[in-house]
Amino acid sequence: MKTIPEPTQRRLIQLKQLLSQQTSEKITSKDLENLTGWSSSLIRRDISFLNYRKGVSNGYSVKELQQVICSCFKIESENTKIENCCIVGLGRLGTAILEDDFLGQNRFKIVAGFDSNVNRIEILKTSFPLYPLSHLSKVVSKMNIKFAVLTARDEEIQKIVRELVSAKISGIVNYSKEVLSVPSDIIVENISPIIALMNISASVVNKNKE
Amino acid sequence: MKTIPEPTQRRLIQLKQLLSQQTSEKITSKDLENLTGWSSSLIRRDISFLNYRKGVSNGYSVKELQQVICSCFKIESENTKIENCCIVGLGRLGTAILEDDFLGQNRFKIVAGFDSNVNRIEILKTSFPLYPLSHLSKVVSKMNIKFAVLTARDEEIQKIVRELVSAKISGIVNYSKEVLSVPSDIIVENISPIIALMNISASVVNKNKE
DNA sequence: CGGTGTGAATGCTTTCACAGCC
DNA sequence: GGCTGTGAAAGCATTCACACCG
Repeated sequence: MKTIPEPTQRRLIQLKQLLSQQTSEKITSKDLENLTGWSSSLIRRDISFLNYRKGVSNGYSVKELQQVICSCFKIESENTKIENCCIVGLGRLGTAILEDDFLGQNRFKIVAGFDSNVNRIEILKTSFPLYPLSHLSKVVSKMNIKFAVLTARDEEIQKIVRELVSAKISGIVNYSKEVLSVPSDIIVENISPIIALMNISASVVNKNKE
Repeated sequence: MKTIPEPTQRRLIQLKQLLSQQTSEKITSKDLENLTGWSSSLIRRDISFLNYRKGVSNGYSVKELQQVICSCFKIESENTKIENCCIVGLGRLGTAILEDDFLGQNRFKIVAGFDSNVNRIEILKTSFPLYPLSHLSKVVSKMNIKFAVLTARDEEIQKIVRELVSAKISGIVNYSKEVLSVPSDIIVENISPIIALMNISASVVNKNKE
């Protein structure tokens, strides 16, 4: 099986999301161009990595294409095994994310929570167990947790990351603006709103230069 | 002034963040390679876009490099003008972001909040005015708000985006998993945790293929 | 026709490798 | 000697353009 370039991967996942918002049954690469701003030939090239090859002369079936993307990346289908996740930091942000039941019908399931504040882990009502931060690496190893969502305060981040690394985590979703130092086989997605704003603002500045 | 490639821009902003975490006075491209995983020559090339050119044979001054990056992209300095931002959606996520005083000493300042729930905007105590969602496009235009942080529920997103577009917003930070359709001059950063998890997971799958 | 799928060409980005500098 | 800055080469990603298909 051929390995898919990262930009393509990211677009396909967006595409999957976009398809789930669609009402029509069929869709063409030109339609998708209008919805995304990516060129239709780029979209066709991206889709060609999936070996779907049923689009000829009709456009794609919205439902099928969605499924093909999901199965290619093993995301969001009932027959794929659940992936254990944890959330680290149960302050306002952490609990907000929990309650906005942010993992809908995904294969990602939160199975543990951690916080340095022992009070919090006693008071909070959750459908999964909560532990003090000191148990982090032990519990992550034992429960076979693969992904961590980091919503702790900046001061705690680096210590937490060291623990996660030693527990052989596969990926980290980082809400903080701290830059994480991890070995190259651990994947980090930085989604700090400040960094996002800086990127947007920099793009605006950069565009008005030329 | 030369326009900077987007990948370079993103790395430089991360670098700036990373530099702020450093304690030493000087730093070499090789040090930065160890901290980031990016090759030292890539880092040198990135920095060369800044026309800094004071690093020869000594490595870079941590402080100076940080400043040069900031001024290049006009981020986070006192002498740059404040950029007006708003937050749309004041549920648990929206208010969590507010309280975690998430815009530290940046030039991004939240000057208005919006929610469809009129109760909420009456109860919440904030340092800036709150409005019902129906006032969105009017207030955004009038207050010259350039950036929006979108923390509303999925069902409301598309309507909100249409309003923001008509009010000529410059950029949107999107916490929802919905894909936004906007004209190409509006910049969107998607920071949905679900999408982030999918990207990580897909990368893991993709790597184990080969 | 109105669409896809894909070699070949183009355009970007990254790495190599080394001159130049302290 | 150690490190930067940068032409030139290599490696990727995107677009072009057209054969092919229903």
